[in-house]
Amino acid sequence: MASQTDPRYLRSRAAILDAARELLLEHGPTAVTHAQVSERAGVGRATVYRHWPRSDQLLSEAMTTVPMSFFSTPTIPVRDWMRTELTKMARQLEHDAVRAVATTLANTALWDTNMDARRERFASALAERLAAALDDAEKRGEIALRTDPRSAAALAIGPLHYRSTIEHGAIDADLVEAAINAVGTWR
Amino acid sequence: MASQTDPRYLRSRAAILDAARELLLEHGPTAVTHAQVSERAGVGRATVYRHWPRSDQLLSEAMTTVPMSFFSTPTIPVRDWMRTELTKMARQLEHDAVRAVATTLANTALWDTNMDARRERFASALAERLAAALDDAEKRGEIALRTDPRSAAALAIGPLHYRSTIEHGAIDADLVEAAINAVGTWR
DNA sequence: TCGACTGTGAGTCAAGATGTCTCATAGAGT
DNA sequence: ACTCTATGAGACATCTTGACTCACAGTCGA
Repeated sequence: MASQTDPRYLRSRAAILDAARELLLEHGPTAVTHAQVSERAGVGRATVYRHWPRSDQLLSEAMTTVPMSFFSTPTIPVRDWMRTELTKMARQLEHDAVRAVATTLANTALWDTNMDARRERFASALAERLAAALDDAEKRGEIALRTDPRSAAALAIGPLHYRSTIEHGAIDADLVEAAINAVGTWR
Repeated sequence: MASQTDPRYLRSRAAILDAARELLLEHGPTAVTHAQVSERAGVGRATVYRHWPRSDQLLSEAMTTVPMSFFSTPTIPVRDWMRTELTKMARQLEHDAVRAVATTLANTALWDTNMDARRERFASALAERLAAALDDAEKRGEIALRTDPRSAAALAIGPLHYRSTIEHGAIDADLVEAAINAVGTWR
């Protein structure tokens, strides 16, 4: 229906997504309503309805505008790569916006199939990339894995996630190092 | 105002809390409204307002009716005690209600100071009990800790929490064993 | 520059949710 | 039997929600 290259359309869309992300960050997912978003975005309330008829879709899409670090393609030695990537993830988890997205995703996924699919994609991507890297490292004799490589994500990312979302504490280098050592014995 | 021993008062209170907990479990925290709770509990809408003027207080209190396992007093050897306690926690995390409470707590704590205080108490209790047990185990030479003992909770519970709330997967004995080994080197 | 097109803002409207209040009633304690 | 009080039903004003209309202005092709 809409020419999605129209500058007016794109302007409204961006303003709405920005406002929705800010509201999520500042007041939580329940604050992402058509009325509040339209007021903060400086657009008409009807415009928000035209772009996103349901507010949960808007929330879902606003969450994707927050940058979350996935794992990049592994380098050798894998241990150094893991340290780099987990440190990157630790820095991300220090941002309130990332914590807000992470906890909102985990929570809403329990009742919203759309969010659950997003959670599943995210979890699978992390688990697979880490498993592939560690599989390779084990073949090259760099590490003796302690478990199924598909458990490495839980063992390595779990501690950072817990420290950030449950303990609300800083992730120091020691914790990252311990998380690296948790997946197996490095040579 | 109210005689808090009046059977009518206690009956209403219990029915409301039960209904609120069920709604949280089945449809998430946003479903815990005065209207929906009163209907499910079979009490008048005004009665819910009388007991809990604000719905977030009701949600908060309903969450406490879900049993969540803390760590019991440690036994020796600490390694066996940890295995028992983490397995107990893993079984708890398989229940939808526990997952719902855990993720709702982490999420709402970011914007609700009342929930944040509850999160802090929970996290501190777990971290302190585990740290005390491991401190003792290290003094007795049962383990060489890999990090500050206050990081043990993140290293041991983090993987279970991540597996349950992010990966939505089962926590098998291997993962529990790996989590135990993550905190240090056992003798 | 002109004209057709279309996304937008402001506003209206009905339906539903929300919070407060009143009052008759029935359950509880004496 | 008598008093007290928590309750259910309902009334009520207010706010929210979702859908709709319409004049207007920004955009783009001619």
